[in-house]
Amino acid sequence: MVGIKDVAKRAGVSVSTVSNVLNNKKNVGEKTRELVLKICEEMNYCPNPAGKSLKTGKSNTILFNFSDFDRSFYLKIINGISDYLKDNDFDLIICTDKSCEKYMNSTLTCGSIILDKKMQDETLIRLARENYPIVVLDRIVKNPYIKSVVVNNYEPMYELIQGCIDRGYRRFGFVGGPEETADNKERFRAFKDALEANNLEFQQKSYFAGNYREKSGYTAAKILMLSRELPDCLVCANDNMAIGAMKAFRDNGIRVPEDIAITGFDNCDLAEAMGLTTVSIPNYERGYIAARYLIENIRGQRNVETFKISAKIIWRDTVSEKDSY
Amino acid sequence: MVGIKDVAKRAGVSVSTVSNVLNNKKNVGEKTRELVLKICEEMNYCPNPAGKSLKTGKSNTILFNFSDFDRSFYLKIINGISDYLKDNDFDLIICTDKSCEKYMNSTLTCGSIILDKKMQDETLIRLARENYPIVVLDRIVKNPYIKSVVVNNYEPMYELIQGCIDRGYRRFGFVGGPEETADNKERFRAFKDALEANNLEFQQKSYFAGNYREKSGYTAAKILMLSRELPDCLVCANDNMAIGAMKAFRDNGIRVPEDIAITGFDNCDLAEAMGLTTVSIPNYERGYIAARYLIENIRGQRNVETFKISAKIIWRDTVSEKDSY
DNA sequence: TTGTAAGCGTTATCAA
DNA sequence: TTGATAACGCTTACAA
Repeated sequence: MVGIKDVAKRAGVSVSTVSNVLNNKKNVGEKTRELVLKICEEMNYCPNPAGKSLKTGKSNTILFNFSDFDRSFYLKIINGISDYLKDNDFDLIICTDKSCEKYMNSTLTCGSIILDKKMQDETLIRLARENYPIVVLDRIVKNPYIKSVVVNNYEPMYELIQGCIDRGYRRFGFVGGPEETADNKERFRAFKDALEANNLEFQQKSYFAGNYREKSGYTAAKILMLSRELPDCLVCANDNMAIGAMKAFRDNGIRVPEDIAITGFDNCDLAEAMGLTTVSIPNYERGYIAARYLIENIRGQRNVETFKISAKIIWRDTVSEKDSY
Repeated sequence: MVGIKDVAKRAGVSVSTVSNVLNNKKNVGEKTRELVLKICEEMNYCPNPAGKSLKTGKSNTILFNFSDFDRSFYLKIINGISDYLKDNDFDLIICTDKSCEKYMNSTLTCGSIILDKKMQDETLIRLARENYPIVVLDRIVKNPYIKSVVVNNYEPMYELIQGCIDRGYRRFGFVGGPEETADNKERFRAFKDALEANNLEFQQKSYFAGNYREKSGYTAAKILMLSRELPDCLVCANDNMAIGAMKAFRDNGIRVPEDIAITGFDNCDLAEAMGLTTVSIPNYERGYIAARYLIENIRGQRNVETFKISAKIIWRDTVSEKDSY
């Protein structure tokens, strides 16, 4: 590995001159600058970020942390983050692990975007600081250095359920995600509120606890089929589980939506192909906006008010007019 | 940010003692060890990797580099990599950008896995070195420090085409991916060879250059529909483009497979839902194996022979018996 | 315009 | 069993 010393030696100048050239300081002669740049090019010199960040206490690298590989729309979020950062000359590193803490707690990165339920609020609050803002995508955290950018789950879920009721559905089942996640809580709350507002009863036995993965939706549907009577409409806290449920019903000769309607949440690629009624979340924009707020906070334009991204319902084939049968 | 000095001061010991404790050296008394550990815990001390890697010239962090956010199976590859590394006490950072070079060229990482056509062979050859092995997933590079783990495209593509011919298809079209990628070249070569072996002619006008994205498949199909006669069977170099083509045909009242058969490559989630005949690549395993070889090379067990992952054909509804119409 | 030297947070060497 | 100190690659006063 070639270091700044090697470049300096070959160019016949001091290391500080090389450093000055590379950092665009103006206290260096034109000829020297050109020479140094030429040598850097020749030797493929690439400054070691370890030395740099250690000395300056700064960096222009953002960390993104996630860990759920089953949620394919995460790539879209990353895409949005990546595009914004590229346009603003920040670098991105992604960490899928607890190990990200060491990058957050050092000067190697200057801010983080978090989408990982394994990352605890308490840890975030400890790590966020002046000059190290954090944006969280999967919960709301109140802290002077933490901004939350979250999906507005309540309104579209409420509206979705109201829409189902308007179409004639009365007996509802719910397949939930991990109970501790803010998204799942909010989606379930909207679901219950909508039923209540319509004087419809919801029994706890119609709640199935899943984990946002397809398999758990499949299992929930299997269990459901063992019970005496199927609900009219099975509301799932995300698309993966809704798709799992659809497959279970299909495998057992139960027709959707004739025998049971199904709704999801996310509008993943598969939802479109399978005709699933769901709620569409603009994920690319979600990443882009998160990155934008993070950079603004890094630049001192402090703003940690919670930002809500609006989602919209997409009616497809898995819900229809109940009366029509 | 709390550093080793702060811990040392609070514990009333020297920094070297703290370092010795944290690195499990045995030259430290039991009582001191416990005290230091307790203080580290209390202060949430987390060693700065910059300082560490600068001093030791080592690290146990692997870098993964990719950049195509449209290929959702990349998450599965990452999942495989992540799982293997976790089991072997290595950390993972992911980079989507040219900036990864600075992490590869420093001591912050100790090896890389590459899946990014923007990364040039020449760069890889420069960066790979003794103690810095690289595994490439999207091409074959011959170098003492670079191992290629690639999908065996040729055999399944050849077999797929032969299968289509056996089912009665004769006039083929091909939608290719980026021309410079090894995958695309190999898939097209197998396609042509299979036709030739059956004395079937392939005209260059039936080749459509895409970019592995859905939209380019859609466009290719639109162009195709302008021509006098449609092929029997449209072979696409990946699923995304095949799905794009299916949508274009569907939007224009052309039936699949009655009017035209379609094949893809990848077996992405959507392929199953849409009934696309395709070639399934075990992506989780691909990542897992890549990580395994990388770690083995890092541990000195040098092995840079190209590893081929076998893929298998999945016949679904988009191809059927041509005779049956 | 250029060079010297200190220091960022670590670990390794060596002396106590 | 401990601690003082040099060194890793870099930037930044400050001196020349």
